[in-house]
Amino acid sequence: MDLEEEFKDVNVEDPTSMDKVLILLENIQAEDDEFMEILLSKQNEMIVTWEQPWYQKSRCLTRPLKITDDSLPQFRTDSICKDESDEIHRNWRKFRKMFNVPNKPVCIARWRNKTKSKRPNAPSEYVRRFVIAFLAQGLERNLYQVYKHVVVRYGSKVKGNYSKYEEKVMNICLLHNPKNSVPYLSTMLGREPRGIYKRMLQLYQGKPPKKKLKWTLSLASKFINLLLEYTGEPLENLKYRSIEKSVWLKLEKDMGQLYTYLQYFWMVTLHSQLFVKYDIEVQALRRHLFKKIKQYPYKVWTDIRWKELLKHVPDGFTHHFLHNVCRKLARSYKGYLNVPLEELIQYGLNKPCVKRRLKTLALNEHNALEVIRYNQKPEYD
DNA sequence: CACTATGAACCTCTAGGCAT
DNA sequence: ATGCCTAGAGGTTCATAGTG
Repeated sequence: MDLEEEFKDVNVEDPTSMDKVLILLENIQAEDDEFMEILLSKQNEMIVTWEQPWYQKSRCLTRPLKITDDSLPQFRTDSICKDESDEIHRNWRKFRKMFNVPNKPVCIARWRNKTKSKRPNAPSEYVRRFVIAFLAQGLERNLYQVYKHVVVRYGSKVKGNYSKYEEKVMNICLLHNPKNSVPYLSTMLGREPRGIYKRMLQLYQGKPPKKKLKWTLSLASKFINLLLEYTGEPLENLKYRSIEKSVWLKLEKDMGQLYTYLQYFWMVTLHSQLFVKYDIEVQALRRHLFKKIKQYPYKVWTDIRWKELLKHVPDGFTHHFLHNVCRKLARSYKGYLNVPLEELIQYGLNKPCVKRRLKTLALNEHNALEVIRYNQKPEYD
């Protein structure tokens, strides 16, 4: 179904525009229902015949697993890496061949139990859980984690900026305001509900005007002084401290800039400039990080756990800074997210770079930021 | 009523992609 | 090719429904 074509001549204000949305939605739901019927017809064959770790025996698919006994074997808790995602996909192939079902994992991803019995052993819940348990085979993950991954991998394939047709459909929903519009839009557009929610809010409330910020010492001084005022903390206490959203909202107002952008500036740039008290050569730091990354079992870029790497650098850095400084270099390599990490690291280590120092800052007696040079160099192991 | 399940919404960190 | 901003992805919390 081509959304762009479907909605080309539709006018948002037209009273029938919502009908068009609902028809599309019904078509999708019919497809999902049909798929579910096929699964239900095979319920009798769906018996767990393989060894399951305790954390895959849970009866709850859509809630995080509560850990009641620490002595039991652990499951992984970091994000699902590429190898695991591939494993899930292999399991899906095995499943659809074994049970002879259409190759439509998206139907599993989209299925929500809105109207049927929520009893865990009600037929539709039973088969849904069985499919996910099947996909979880061989992984050190619980069913909730695998379910979430399936929802994202197969259910929301569309990424990137919203097209005007997508926005048109969102505006139609805003105008007619049907119940559960966000999840329905997510189904129709093949996007994450969280993204839709955010975008709808912006369409409704409007974005704060985007003005170009040129970060200067005086602007950063203004920012840091406001941050000190609103948190009521001395500067040293702000190191690695999580800052309440209410504070960010006040800053957004005073700085006239979206708070998420201010957060970005704080976490990626200013924090490290304020709290790292060494003479840092950026290129040396990057080389050190690449060598450390090599020692981890990461296979691709997205497997890297940046917080983990904080252990190997001087105090004061944020993992956002480390991620940013490494990505700057890595992204110029074609397909950097998916190529074998070894290859990417080799590229990173060999690529010549301009020598730059981390600009370090301190607050002077007039509460203004000034550049300060530290003499001590870090010792990388 | 308590318990356990649900979908929806909210918070935090990483990646996509436009502008330069 | 790089800087900048924001969309996407993962974790967590909220409000509510079915069951015994």
